[in-house]
Amino acid sequence: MTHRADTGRDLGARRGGVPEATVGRLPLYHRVLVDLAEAGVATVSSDALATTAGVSPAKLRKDLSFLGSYGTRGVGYEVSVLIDQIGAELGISSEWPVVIVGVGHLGHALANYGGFASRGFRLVALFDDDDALVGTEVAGLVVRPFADLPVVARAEGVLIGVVATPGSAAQQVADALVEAGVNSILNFAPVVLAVPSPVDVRRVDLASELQILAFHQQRRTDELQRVAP
Amino acid sequence: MTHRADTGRDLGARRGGVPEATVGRLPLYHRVLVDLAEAGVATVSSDALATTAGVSPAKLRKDLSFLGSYGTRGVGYEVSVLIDQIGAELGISSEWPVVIVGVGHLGHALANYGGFASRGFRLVALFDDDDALVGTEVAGLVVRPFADLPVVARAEGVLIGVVATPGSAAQQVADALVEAGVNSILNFAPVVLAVPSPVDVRRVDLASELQILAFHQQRRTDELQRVAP
DNA sequence: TAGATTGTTAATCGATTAACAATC
DNA sequence: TAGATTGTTAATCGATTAACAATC
Repeated sequence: MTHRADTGRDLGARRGGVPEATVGRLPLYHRVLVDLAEAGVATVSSDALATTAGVSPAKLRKDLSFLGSYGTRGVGYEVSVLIDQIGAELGISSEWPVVIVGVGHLGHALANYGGFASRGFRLVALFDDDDALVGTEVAGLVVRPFADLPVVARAEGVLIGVVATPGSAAQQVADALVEAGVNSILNFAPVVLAVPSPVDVRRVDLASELQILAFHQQRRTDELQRVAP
Repeated sequence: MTHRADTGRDLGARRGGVPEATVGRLPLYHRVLVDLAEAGVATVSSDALATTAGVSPAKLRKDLSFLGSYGTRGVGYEVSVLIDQIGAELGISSEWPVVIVGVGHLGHALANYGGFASRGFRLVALFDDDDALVGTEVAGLVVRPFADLPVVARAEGVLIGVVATPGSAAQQVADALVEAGVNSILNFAPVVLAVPSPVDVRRVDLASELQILAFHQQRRTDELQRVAP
């Protein structure tokens, strides 16, 4: 799958070499570190940071080691340094233009999410085909008809799109996003999107999350019943 | 693997034996299968099902094998049988009472999510401390003051709660949920919750999802630049 | 029987963990 | 120096994949 070329591209291989599981946790570390910085904490040990983030200290140190050696033995990590390094790895310095399609309650909630700018994103447009919504202002942006998507996406160079429509509309929205050059899709609609090969979709589904929680809850309840019936 | 074993111990062990990665994908399979059933499909091969769900056929068959042998060699799986078996594994037959705390746009969107009943959940109460919201009806439920949580949670036996408040309120909401006997928390607030040891928290964070997408997008863009500059 | 597809095995790959030497 | 904590190693554990015998 991933090619580990031991030829020439060592830096690329090193960066590309950050494991997927680690990538998935970097935003979490970043968030916790920013909170610490805002609380006035300047230095933190792997133990303290790990506890706050809810991971083991060994895992945290391993994860951070893929970015380089930014700690001081016997002391810990400088919070601001870690924030910068993780931010750099995640590309927070750049500013990704993002569009949201679907301005129901969910789209509204996402648009009003405050953290876009500080995390490397710029919300450039909201689309919906409901006449009652088009033209209204949400989160400082005027809602546009969905038909405007291609022009806006091309003009702004949008590569990341969020689908917040009902499930029934999601696939055709995804098709249009792909057609408009969007390569990464965050899908909140409860359907599995079919997209061509280079396009990356992440799915966030309330029901799935609840079902996973319920599965574990069931296990724990069973466990208790068996131990103390 | 063997069928449902004979001793209570063994049943527990068998259930406990479904790997975490598989548990995470069962809701996805369930969703796809229900869609197939609604489209009138009666039988499906691992190849077809895997393609629709976006996983490899080998992985799908391995996942299903942890539940038992419910396919027919040379033929495939009966859609209805798989739906039942996965549903049973996920505990969809039972009906988990769920509460949502925070009835802003996000809470609104979650409350109006239609799939609760069909997936083994029953939304029993919505809480918010905004005077403009308390007493109003959302998704067929009257929004209650947050102070009512303990009584309602205990009365209904609520073990699963959803946090859809701003980050600033999330920790104290979580504390109250735990205090009220809630053991599983789905957290949409952009903070890392601290909870005592038996409590399970799943965090859904827009920024994290976008950052992971952006990381991969960056990689692919770099890749293209290197190949065709 | 011939073709198709499952269920399972064994190999590989990737992630986690514990432990500790390096070093502040 | 003594105590603390990182960065890294090696062992373990879990997940994925390819392949194919079993069998419909």
